Amino acid sequence: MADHISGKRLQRAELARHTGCNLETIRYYEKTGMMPDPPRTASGYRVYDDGHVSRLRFILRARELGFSIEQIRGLLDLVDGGTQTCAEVKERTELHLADVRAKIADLKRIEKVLAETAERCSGEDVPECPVLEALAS
Amino acid sequence: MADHISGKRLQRAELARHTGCNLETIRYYEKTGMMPDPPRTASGYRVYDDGHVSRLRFILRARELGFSIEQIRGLLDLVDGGTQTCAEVKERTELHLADVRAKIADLKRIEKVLAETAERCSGEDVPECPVLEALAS
DNA sequence: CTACGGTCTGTAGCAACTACAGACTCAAGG
DNA sequence: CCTTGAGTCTGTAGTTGCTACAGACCGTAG
Repeated sequence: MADHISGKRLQRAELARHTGCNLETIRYYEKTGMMPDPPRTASGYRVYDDGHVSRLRFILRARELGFSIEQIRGLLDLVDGGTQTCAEVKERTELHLADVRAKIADLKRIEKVLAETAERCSGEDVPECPVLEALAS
Repeated sequence: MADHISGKRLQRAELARHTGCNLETIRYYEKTGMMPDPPRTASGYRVYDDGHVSRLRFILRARELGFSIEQIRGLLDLVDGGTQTCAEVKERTELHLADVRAKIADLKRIEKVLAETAERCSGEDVPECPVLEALAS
């Protein structure tokens, strides 16, 4: 009955399945302090609950959005402290957004050079190649 | 006089300065076989020449264009074998171009989510925040 | 009761560098 | 001739974000 109060208890592999996270990655997140150390059974098995599921999902979403571990740790600290304000979170998000935009700009520059150079290739069975020339120049 | 035949001899720090490459990175490229082991002086100092400068520049350009070490190694193998054809190089370039475009697409998706979510933030001194909600949802 | 899966720990590996520590060498100044 | 300071040598450890073992344990179904 007590089980019903705070929902289902999960083992590590179950948590992994629920979240799509790799098994070992969970342990890694615990080691690095992003996930709390879960309670254990008498024999040492980790026991997870809904809280862990939520937190892991939070982390995975943030990773999907390209936040670094350090950045996520920062967000989690805010949340854990209960002291976060929308302004703070927005600021961090916009900083990260600027990073992402810079990366996009970089990649676009790269794309342009690659596309233009490949375009000039004859694509024939000859050793001369504009790509190699561009790299060697 | 003999020096004039094959140009200036450089020490490691000079090669680094000439190419803008980090000092230690040169050693790393040698260890991984992308740069040839250079000849040494009697006391073991590396001695570089124009050939090393060119090759290192090639590697650095390729890295700037986002080719991985493995991909660069592949290009260098082609060149070293003297068996490369424009067709082969073009094909590899286009494969890499596809990678780059996929990364751009990923980042744009991320950018969109971040921008839209941050846009909805009040930016005020309140704990409720659309970004956190998006991550927790 | 045994077999098979799950879990536990610590550790090593990946990319692509970067940064030491501790020993050596080399050229210039006194 | 000797010292001093800068350069070089080697091997190794750190970085980020995981992933993948090995070898020992645990838990349950047949």
